[in-house]
Amino acid sequence: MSTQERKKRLELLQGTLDLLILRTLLLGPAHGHQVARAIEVNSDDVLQVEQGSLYPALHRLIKRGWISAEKGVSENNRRAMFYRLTPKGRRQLVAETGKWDRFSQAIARILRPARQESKS
Amino acid sequence: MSTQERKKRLELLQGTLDLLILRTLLLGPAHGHQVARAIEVNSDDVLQVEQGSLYPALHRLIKRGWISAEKGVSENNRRAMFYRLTPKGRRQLVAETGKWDRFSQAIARILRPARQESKS
DNA sequence: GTTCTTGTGTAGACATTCTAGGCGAACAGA
DNA sequence: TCTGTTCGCCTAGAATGTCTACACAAGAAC
Repeated sequence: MSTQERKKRLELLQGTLDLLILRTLLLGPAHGHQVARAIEVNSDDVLQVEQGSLYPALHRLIKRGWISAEKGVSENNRRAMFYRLTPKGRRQLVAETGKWDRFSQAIARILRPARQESKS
Repeated sequence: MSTQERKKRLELLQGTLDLLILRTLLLGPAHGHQVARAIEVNSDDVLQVEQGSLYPALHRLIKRGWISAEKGVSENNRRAMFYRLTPKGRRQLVAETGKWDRFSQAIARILRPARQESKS
């Protein structure tokens, strides 16, 4: 039963992944798998981070100087890249968070228009 | 001063435009310009709808059967296409709205993690 | 020494938005 | 009339970012 596990394209809205990664790394350095898992767990499994989205995103953030990478060893004794927020990344996180807030509030205004308050 | 009016790409997150259009048409039929203006005004000018995004989106929605189009005349006595929500579009609006709610709440949980409430 | 698991990574398809135009018709002013 | 402006619709191609579907290396399990 319930084989309607049909994968939906575009689980994530474009542009939000950067924000999610930056915010996750604010809690401390982590490797790729950890980042993906943290996002999934902290969103109560609503947000799924595919590997094919994750790594390109991480490389993108490195190129922009928002995070740095460093080789290390994981909890399971495997080689892993540890990613860390840079000062520039912190500033970017603040900017992106504000942008998200403004954006989502704007959508909310459309979805639930305020009354035309012609108060008295 | 302040010529930093630099246009930012991707003012809209991918996928949200369909939702905005459907919701706007819930208020009644409208032509393209009206839809775009309504979204801009109702979002307090946070959301800008470019023509190059608007019309492809409208055609997309028609193709999916979520809206219908009909020739008419605008307030200014110009030829215009009037778009109207179909029953299928209404159902889609409900679905998309729920999807948006779940999504934005998930993002919110990431941005502002809930306390680990080990409430005694 | 296979097999499973962990973790990183890429190529190509895909969907959507944006830039930057073009077009026809109604209107306004001379 | 004819010239320029506004209204409204439309499209081609670039840009961006996500997803699917792989490949691969190395430690763990047996």
